Amino acid sequence: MTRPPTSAERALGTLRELIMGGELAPGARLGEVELADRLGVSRTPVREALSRLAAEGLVEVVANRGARVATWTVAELEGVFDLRSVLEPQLTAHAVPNAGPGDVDELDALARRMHEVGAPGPAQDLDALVPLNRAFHDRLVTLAAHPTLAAALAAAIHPPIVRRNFLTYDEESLRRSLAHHTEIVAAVRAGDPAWARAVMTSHIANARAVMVRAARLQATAHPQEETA
Amino acid sequence: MTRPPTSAERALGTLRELIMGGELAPGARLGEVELADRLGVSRTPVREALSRLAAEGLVEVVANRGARVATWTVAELEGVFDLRSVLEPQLTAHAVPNAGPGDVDELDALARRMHEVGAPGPAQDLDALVPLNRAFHDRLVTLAAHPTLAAALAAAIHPPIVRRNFLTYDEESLRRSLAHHTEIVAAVRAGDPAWARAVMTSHIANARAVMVRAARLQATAHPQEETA
DNA sequence: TCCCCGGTGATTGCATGCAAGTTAGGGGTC
DNA sequence: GACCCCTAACTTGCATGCAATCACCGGGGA
Repeated sequence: MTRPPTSAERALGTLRELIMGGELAPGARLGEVELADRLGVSRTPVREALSRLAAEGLVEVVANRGARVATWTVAELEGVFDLRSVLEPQLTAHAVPNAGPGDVDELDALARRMHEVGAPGPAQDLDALVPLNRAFHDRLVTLAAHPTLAAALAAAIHPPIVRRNFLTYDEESLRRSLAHHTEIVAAVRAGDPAWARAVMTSHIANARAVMVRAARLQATAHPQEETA
Repeated sequence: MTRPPTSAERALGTLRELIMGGELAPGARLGEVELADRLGVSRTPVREALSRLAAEGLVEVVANRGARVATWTVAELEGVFDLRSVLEPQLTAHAVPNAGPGDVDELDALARRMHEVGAPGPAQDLDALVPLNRAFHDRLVTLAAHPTLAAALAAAIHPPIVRRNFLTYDEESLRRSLAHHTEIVAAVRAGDPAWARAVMTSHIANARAVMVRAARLQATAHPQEETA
């Protein structure tokens, strides 16, 4: 019997989705009464949700001045990728010995589908890549069976960065990214943790280059954007 | 002008210290009214503090059944050291190029004082090692100037593990640990990030072995301890 | 004797009310 | 005309009250 979620939990989840989904832009003000009305609850569970989101780093609270959706600088973005570049290769290496034939097949299927929808041409569908990519990485994290590392990684990715991502990939970087997935499958199939770790390191480095470039462009295009 | 801390912040800090300091043992029940009375505030800031501590992993809340101080298994303890063993060497490597001569001298002084109070004999004072060790590691983290990695590390160490630690070191491991500090200073002075990273990796591995052994002993000695 | 069930006390979850702090705007002064 | 101060509306922070849920415990039945 599943436990009915409390109002605070629903508020937490809803706010997380609103922020991660981009409906609440970075810097947007988060008034307690406004959110309470919007979610149909009182201010108490909203306060609790905001407090926890602040602990997660998704929102920033400035005592007596309310909460805003967290903003991030290019330096912070690079910091997040530094963290991913140590955690995710390690998790991948942990995953290798735990992957059975069925797991390898599933990863392989995901990688192939990503090639299908990601290949340039009329069938290209970049939006479909996002859930596939997430499924691929989540599968590896699950296989690693390492809750502590997984939690640290989840906390790192929280800053809503990976959200609208594949749109910013240039063609060469995208091709590289897809090839990385395929190569990771090969490394896992070969049972070689060091190989898998190395490919994942490259994978993150590639993503880092793409995201940092995009963030720099956006920073110069819209300096000091303040979404009220 | 320093901002006077809010009641919720004080509750958060006090509870953190009580838990990290061991005055609230793992598994201890945390009643809202009891804590509110103890801290001289109402239940609202206590709830907020508990919620944030839960997000940090220091306490566990079971819907409608209140909060308890988080407990950890040996496997989770090992997981935390896995995380430290990727994060802290990386941070140390980052710190090396940022360390000026003054920083090296301070690290050196800390390492020397740890040798003084840690050497076996009548002058040995293991309790004095804890703050010195903390100061040493904190100095390196600060020098790394990498908030994201530092935050991830802080979140990892939270489980109150490092608390009463040096008492569990056997003589050989303690000697190794002190030697590591000295060698890290040498590596930083030499400006060699790879060296510093390698020593820190050994340092964490040594600590991991000590803590895991101690935890295993304690687990067999007091299985299922429930401090009410 | 053991198991199941209903009552009771305590605890959590949430809503609301009040006070302190903050921000915005207008009037006064230089 | 520019600057400063002061007032007012709004927002946050906290306390308190009430309903829902849960753990504990004694009694009845198998």
